[in-house]
Amino acid sequence: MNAGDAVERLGALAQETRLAIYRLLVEAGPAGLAAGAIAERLEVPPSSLSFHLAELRRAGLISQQRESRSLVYSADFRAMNGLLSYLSENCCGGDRAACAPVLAAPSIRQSKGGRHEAPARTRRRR
Amino acid sequence: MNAGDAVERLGALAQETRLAIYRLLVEAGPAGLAAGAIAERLEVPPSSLSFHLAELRRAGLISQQRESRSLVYSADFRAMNGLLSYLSENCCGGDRAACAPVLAAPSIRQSKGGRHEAPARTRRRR
DNA sequence: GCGATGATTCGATAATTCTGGAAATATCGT
DNA sequence: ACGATATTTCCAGAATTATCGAATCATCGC
Repeated sequence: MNAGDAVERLGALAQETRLAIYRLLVEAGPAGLAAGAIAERLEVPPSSLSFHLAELRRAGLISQQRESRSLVYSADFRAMNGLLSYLSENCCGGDRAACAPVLAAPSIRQSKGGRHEAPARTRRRR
Repeated sequence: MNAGDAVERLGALAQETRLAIYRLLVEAGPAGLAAGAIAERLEVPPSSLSFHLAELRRAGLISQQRESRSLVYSADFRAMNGLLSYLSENCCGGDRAACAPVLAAPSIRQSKGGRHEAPARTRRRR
């Protein structure tokens, strides 16, 4: 992974609606979720949702697959892991001892957490 | 960690110069790096560098500490780990079996990788 | 082929973010 | 207190990004 790709992926996730979409897809797992299902859960207008899905796709974070009339989206876990690795690459100059506290906290963790919230809708910034 | 914080952190990293700064600080480890040292390595004009450092700090990804005339910055590994956890939270609905391929790739990895490149300077977008 | 359903593209508008020079601030050594 | 060094703040211009209605495209069932 190079810096450019990483920036693109981070940028794709750095938006409330898109992060919610992505997390929904991470939760859904390999089976994925149809655009309609996402729209319903997140209450995002179709054109906006489409815009954000395209953005996530452009970044390579999710993939699309037609299923009859529906377009089913699913998280690309490879891409995410690549990003996570990139972020911690060469951590502490490779000095494992200095890095102890960092490595202590596992990055992939199953949470028992609650439902997803829809991102605050039609909220204007600032 | 909540969605808002995650978006802020991701947004802070979703910029070429800032990502380069952050990676430099990750590599530097707890000792950190002075603003001047960062500027020199990345060849970013002082005012721009300051802007980006402030952004990373606002997001809680790095911390600042005065050391005589220098301001020394260092990565906050707690914040990063929190973010990583958030991103993979409730992965595959908590079904470990479905998640096998995801968990297979460790997220924190020591790379033997080469030097950091400075972000393409004064490059205008599009 | 038609109407209905599911979703994307287009386009205009509005808001945010990045950039870097010049001026201001902080600290040090003398 | 002064000059030098290290960095930040202020500012305005330039570029990017988000929003969502209306129009369009794709697929299905009949």
